[in-house]
Amino acid sequence: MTELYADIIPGISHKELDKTFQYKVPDGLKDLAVPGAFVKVPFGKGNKTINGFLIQLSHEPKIEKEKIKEIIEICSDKDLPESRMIDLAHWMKDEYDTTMIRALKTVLPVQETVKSRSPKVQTTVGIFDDGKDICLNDEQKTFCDDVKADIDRGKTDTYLLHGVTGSGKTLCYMEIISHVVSKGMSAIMLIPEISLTWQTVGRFKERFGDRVSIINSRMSKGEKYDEFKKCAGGEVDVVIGPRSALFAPLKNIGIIVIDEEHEESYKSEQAPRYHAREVADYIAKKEGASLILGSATPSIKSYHKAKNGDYRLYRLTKRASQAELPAVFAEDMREELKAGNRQMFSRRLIEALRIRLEKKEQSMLFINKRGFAGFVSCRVCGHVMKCRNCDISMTYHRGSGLRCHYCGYSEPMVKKCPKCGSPHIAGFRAGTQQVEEKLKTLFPEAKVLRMDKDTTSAKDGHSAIISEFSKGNADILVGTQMIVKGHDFENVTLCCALAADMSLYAGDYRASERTFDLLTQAAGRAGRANKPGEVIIQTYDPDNYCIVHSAAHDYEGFYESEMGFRKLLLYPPIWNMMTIGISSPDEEALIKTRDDLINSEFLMNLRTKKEEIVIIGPAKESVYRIENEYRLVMYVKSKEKDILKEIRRKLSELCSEKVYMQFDIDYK
DNA sequence: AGCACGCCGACT
DNA sequence: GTCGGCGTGCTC
Repeated sequence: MTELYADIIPGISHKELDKTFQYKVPDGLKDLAVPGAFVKVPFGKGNKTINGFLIQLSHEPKIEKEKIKEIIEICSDKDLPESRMIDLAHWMKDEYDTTMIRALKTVLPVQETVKSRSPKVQTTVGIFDDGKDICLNDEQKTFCDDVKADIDRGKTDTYLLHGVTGSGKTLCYMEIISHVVSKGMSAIMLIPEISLTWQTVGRFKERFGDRVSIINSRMSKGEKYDEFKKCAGGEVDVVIGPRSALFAPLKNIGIIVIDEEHEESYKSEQAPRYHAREVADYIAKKEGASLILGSATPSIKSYHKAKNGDYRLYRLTKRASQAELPAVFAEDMREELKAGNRQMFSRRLIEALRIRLEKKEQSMLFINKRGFAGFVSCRVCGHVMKCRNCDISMTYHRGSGLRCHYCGYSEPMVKKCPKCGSPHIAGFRAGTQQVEEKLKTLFPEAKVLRMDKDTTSAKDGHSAIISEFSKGNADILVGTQMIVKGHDFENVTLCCALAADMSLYAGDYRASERTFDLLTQAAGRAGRANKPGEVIIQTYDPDNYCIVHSAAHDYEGFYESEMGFRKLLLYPPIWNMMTIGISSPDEEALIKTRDDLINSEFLMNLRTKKEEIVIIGPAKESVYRIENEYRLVMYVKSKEKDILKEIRRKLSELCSEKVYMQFDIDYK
């Protein structure tokens, strides 16, 4: 009988240790040794006990037998890591350039060391509703029937469901998931955290009872672990949650649904910086599952794929609740200024608000960014108050004075200009606070609620404000874009984007896409059922295609214009694009790295291949210094993603302890 | 990452 | 003479 050895990856996240170490499996543990198992092993000269992951078993020692130590313990939990999760981690490691251990930690449910777990909140389960027939309209039926027929034939595909707000996409998902479950398969449905509402949960609980598991990002690791354990144990058919729900260890997955597929929250902010859409695609292909992407404003990427024939496109054009699409007005703020109106509310908006107050209907006003243009400057010399750490203009807040949004540094409001001594120093008033104050002077009788990061930081601030407003305890809700995403209010008939342009000039190629989505969402908020809605878009650029098409409820038109821009500049989905962030607290070291980069033969060669590769930069970030870190940015665009991966590998060799690099590939 | 070994300064 | 600084190097 030959010895059994195991390849173990230590549970320590470091590049140097991102490889396997061979250990001997003691006879007593042989039954438990399976790929994906969680192990304890002695490590290093001190033989410190560390955790690790068992990746592979073998009978050949790779190094001298005497050096191989024994595994101390194998976590016997059979529900733990399966080999498909290790395969997934491996793919993610290559795709998103991270360590195997990081990828494993992302993909595997990690048991918490803490023993005491908060008692599970008992979710009330409704009784199965067998009286009511689920009624689908023609469009919904066509879509559901096609997907179901494919599943029955064992055919898998990716479907893009483009359905206007309120067209009943969720109903379709439920119908298809039911079908999948009835065939003995399981399903994963991803939804953005913000739209994980009580209603959605209730509908699924009602239909699938206890066999649905709801994951949310506020759950502790232990709670998530418990839910995942139920999945592995076959106690659950349907998992609903944010992007991490993709890693639920379900058996026999039949379908993965990504609702609101264009949402940015599907992209991880931490390494591995994966996109749920890409991971879902990989899992679906591996598992033989189908993938449904749903959205009212599909990402340009997905729509492009659908038009190319990579995805199958279905449309839901009818709103379920007879409601008409609201009238949208793009108000030219330059004209307002010409007419002598110097405030941030257009005349149409003031009149519309007045009517709503009279009719006791509700209104929503939003600014695309907190503290927009809240900077303080001297009216005499033009000096702008900037953060001493971050090189960006600080924002004036009542009570807390001047504050930096990047690092949080604050100082009291200045009385005199520090440069020329003039007392004529003031803030430009256009934050949510200023909107609220202005409303109070214009309509003293109106009850105004404000929702932004400041008012929601208190516990439950978010839901408290939402519930106040939905109960009708306020006339006007003012906030950042967070108010227009995912909330439905019966009595809202007016929704206004106060400064639609702000998000148009955010400085990245997706700015228009985001703005179009935001304005479409806003339009979806105004007017339900029998009350017609009105949407006002205040802009300094009313001819911009993004504004024009959103005012016309014309996604297709927007897509065509936007694709023109993407084609011209070779942005995704035309080419792949890699963003390289280079930063250092040591400016000199950073500049040296930049010069090395510019003069490197490798990059110079690449620059000549203009047909395949476009290199932009390296250049200073628009905000060069944040928290005393100096930052450069460089972009590489390429038709082939493998070329980008190769460049990533080459460039990361230029990293040092002083100079950091962060790579992010936007796959087309 | 974390811990050992290792080779030079100030201390009971 | 020893205690201890953290520089370098390895971990099956």
